[in-house]
Amino acid sequence: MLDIKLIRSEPDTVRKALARRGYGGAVDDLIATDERRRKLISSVEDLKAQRNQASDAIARIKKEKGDAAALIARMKEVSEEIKNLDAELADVEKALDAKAAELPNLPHASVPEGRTDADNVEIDRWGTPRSFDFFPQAHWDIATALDIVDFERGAKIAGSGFPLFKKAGARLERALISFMLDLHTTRHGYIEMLPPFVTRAVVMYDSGKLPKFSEDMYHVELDDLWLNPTAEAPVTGIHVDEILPAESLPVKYVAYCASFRREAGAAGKDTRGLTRLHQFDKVELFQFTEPDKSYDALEEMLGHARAVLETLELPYRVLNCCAGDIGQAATKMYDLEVWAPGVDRWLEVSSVSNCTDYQARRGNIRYRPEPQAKPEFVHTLNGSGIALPRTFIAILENFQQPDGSVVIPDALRPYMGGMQSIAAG
RNA sequence: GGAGAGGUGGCUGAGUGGUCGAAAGCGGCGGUUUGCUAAACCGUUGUACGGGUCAUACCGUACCCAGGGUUCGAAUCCCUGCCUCUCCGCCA
Repeated sequence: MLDIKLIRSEPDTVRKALARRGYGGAVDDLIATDERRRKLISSVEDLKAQRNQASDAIARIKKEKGDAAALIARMKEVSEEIKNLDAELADVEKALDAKAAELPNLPHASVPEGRTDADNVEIDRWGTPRSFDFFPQAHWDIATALDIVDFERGAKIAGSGFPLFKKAGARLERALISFMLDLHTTRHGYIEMLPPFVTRAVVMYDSGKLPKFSEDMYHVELDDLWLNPTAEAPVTGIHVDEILPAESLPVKYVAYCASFRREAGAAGKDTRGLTRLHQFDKVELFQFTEPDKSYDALEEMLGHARAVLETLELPYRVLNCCAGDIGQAATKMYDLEVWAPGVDRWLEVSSVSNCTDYQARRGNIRYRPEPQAKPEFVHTLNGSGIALPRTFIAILENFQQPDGSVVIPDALRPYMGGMQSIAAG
């Protein structure tokens, strides 16, 4: 949520920034609605002041056993009018909220121009993609041959997009989760969280997932709960409506959570293998920071996500995402893409975003800069640290051997019971 | 799933239709006293929105879980929802 006061006082700045994301036109409409809202507030509050005065008068008259019938009759009409104006005001505010909720955050000056992910700018590369003296296989072939992922039976259980991990595959998935959590808690100073896998609608709204992405999430109608599309949603909710002690900032959480996505807009895309799933595992980084520290925290968090790939010895690149591609709540976003030689593609395994006060305003998450000072909104940041299935893919494809086996990266071996490679049989 | 209790300011806790934004206590802040600390005493102490101001001041409105309703007037009465707690049942 953007600050309506900012939109009102600096419409040109906001318009220009939003135009970079294709929302520039909405500003004037919003300002006009806000204008109407304030006029209505003014008139309805005048009437309420009248009513309050009259109420006192009536009480006094009755106390002195006087006759207040005439005044009561008059106030009946005033109350009727207040009711009508209140209803009108509620409509206008609803419209204003709906319009404001649609608006994304304002892109930072360092965000490149562009409309789609094709316009994202590569800013760094790490590692050298391995050269193969045999034809590298795609992960679905490797995994099927090793019998560590069963796509058909997963589909039998829950449909396509829900793979069944087996044996060393299941263990590898579990090992990756533990490895990442340990890395971030012991080396990067995060506190571990394991949130509910479902989140209430209000919290989804606070985190910016609703109303915009309702089609992309699974909804449990009977209980009005949403399956998390990312741990970002429940973790944002942890401190909703709280005032955090200034000395506690930055608050840094790392959370494992299964992530569920309907991928409604991606039908037919990446249908093979593990690249695009309806359910996947993810370890998520999250920070609540003071406003003036959030961009430093963004760089730091990017480093934390990179450390996962570097420790696993997986080549990757870093993209500075363009204005059209950054998340709804973000002002700036980096993507990490791991190299997958089997499918011959870069695969996105992490997005690291600074959401500044956008989520904090919706969720009313604040801190007190000084002991007696007014509470201010914190800044929130989130970053995948990192998404699992594509890391799983990268391990299979980068460490595959001519005999079909897969060497396990050193860092994971302790989590695999010392296993050095996954071989068939 | 069954039965019951309850949600009031930073906290504890009064308040069942008319100066109630809300008693009292605790905590916080300012002060008096004090060699210092403590104690005591006095004062003060919520948030949001709108108006107003260079900015304060100030004025108005709303907020006693949320949303509706009754009424001239609701923390207080009615309905719905959410949440918490206790007991029983079931269950990993």
